[in-house]
Amino acid sequence: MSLNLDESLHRLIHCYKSEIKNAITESNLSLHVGHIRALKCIQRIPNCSAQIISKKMNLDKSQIARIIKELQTKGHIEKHPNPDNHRSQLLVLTEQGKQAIDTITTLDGETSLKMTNGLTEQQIHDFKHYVEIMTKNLCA
Amino acid sequence: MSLNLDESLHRLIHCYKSEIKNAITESNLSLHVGHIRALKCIQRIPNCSAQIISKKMNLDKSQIARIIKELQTKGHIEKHPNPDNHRSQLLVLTEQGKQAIDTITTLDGETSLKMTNGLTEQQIHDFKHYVEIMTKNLCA
DNA sequence: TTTCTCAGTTGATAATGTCAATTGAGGTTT
DNA sequence: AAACCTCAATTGACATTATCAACTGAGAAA
Repeated sequence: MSLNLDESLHRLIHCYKSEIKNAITESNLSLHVGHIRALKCIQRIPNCSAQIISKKMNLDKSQIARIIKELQTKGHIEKHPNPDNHRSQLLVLTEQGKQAIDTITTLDGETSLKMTNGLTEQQIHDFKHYVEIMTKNLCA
Repeated sequence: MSLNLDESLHRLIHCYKSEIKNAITESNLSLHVGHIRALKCIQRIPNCSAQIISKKMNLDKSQIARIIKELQTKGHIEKHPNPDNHRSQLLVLTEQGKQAIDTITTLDGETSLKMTNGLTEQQIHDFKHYVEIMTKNLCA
């Protein structure tokens, strides 16, 4: 039986958040976990928009709107008009944003490495696969 | 590489929380995810105290104190003196609390079942094992 | 022109997480 | 006994994250 599976997950996420948060603050990047997640999304997805982030992160669009506004204020991203959709805005990283992402990627890599210590590539791969299956099962 | 592993986890937890939350509200139990986690802790651990929950859930003791107060106000638990430690309080489920836990266990089981659909017992077991390794790696 | 559409925005509020200071009953020291 | 110490629990203040509903407004459709 999958006893306490959920509780284990809660704890893992909690630890991961703390870890990332500490790493970020130590690098003098005044960003939250939410900002980080959004930035990574923007970096990863070409022609990214608020709506896309919202779907990718399973978060309410209002929260995304606020995160984006903050990232824009901080000078990490810019909003460009989308030629294909007048209502949508393309989110683009500024130079500063790219630098931030670089720092984040490094920190994130260290954290991931620390987190997955003792697991083989295959096990990590499987793990990720299981996570995806479970997510699909819930948010179909 | 463990790319986006963290993002997948965030999404999974988010979906899981929504699922449980919906299930709980539909059962007219006005409890939050935090309440649920604490109740399950109290049920699972004999002679449970606030401090123990705090450690098990990796949450700040202040948050636990508030959750416990709410559970007590709602009549789900009682605080009994701990004969072994005058400062600590044993948390005990009331009859009402036991009923709530029963309901929760059912809902939780359904959610877990839905979530792990398509995975074998072995895979679920492995998954949980990986989660534990990663948690230990981070919160050593 | 008027109406409609819909990505994004804003407001209000709830839930969760964090840090620091305080409480207070019982043990320890002098 | 009085002053001091310990430490689980509590409280206060605040930051972060999440949710829901109402609103905007520029262009498409009628």
